[in-house]
Amino acid sequence: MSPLKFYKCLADDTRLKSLLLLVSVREACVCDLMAALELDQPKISRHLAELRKCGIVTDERRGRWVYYRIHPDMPDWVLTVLWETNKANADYIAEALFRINASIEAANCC
Amino acid sequence: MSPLKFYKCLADDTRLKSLLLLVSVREACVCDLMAALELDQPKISRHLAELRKCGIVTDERRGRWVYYRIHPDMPDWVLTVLWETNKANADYIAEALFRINASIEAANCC
DNA sequence: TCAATATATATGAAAATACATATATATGGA
DNA sequence: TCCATATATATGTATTTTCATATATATTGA
Repeated sequence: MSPLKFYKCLADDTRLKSLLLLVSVREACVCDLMAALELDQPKISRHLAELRKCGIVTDERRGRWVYYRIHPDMPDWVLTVLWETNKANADYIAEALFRINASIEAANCC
Repeated sequence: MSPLKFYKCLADDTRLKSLLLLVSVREACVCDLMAALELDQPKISRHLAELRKCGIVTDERRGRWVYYRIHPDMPDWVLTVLWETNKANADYIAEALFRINASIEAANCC
């Protein structure tokens, strides 16, 4: 994972929040992220596709839902960066985290 | 320092390398960075100006040279991110680091 | 079982927006 | 004045967004 490629992935609000949410909740489907970030479906899907292409996340289809999580073999420095960012900027994803937990618990969609 | 703003600063080759070099060598003037990255002066200057506007670096004029360094009151998470990135990706700035050390030692310009 | 339909996600293409570069010019200090 | 650095403008290039549509799975009812 080249550092430049990695940071380009983080340099967008939707992608950064999605990644930090995945760090927090382990896995989420597209509809959870839509609910959390209050964005339309193609936008979420596009940004996740980019993260997938870069290898930062993996996807797994289960029925009609596709679940995303941080790719299991990211190097340590990447995990450290994500974790430190999350820890020090809890407010940045606070509301989104609240909403994604609601969405996951509700299990309306997934 | 908002995480999004920070990562937008890192999402460019010139800026990322400049920051990692500053982490490594403590301070450098524009001409050192020009030598290290083999780029023209306005390009270096413009990217440093952006980093300065974001608050990640400070500049200090000494005579006709302007020296840049990581801003002394960056929060810990920012320093950790830069440091971890540097540690894990030494190859990314290896040649540039070699050249900047030569430039600093030579003190041709500064 | 087999359409018909609904739901979740992905993608193509066009338009909008943001970013980076190049060149020229300006500034500030020795 | 010269040198190191900064900035303005124009232009090119990437990236993001939007809308429409495609695909894959699920469900319902004949």
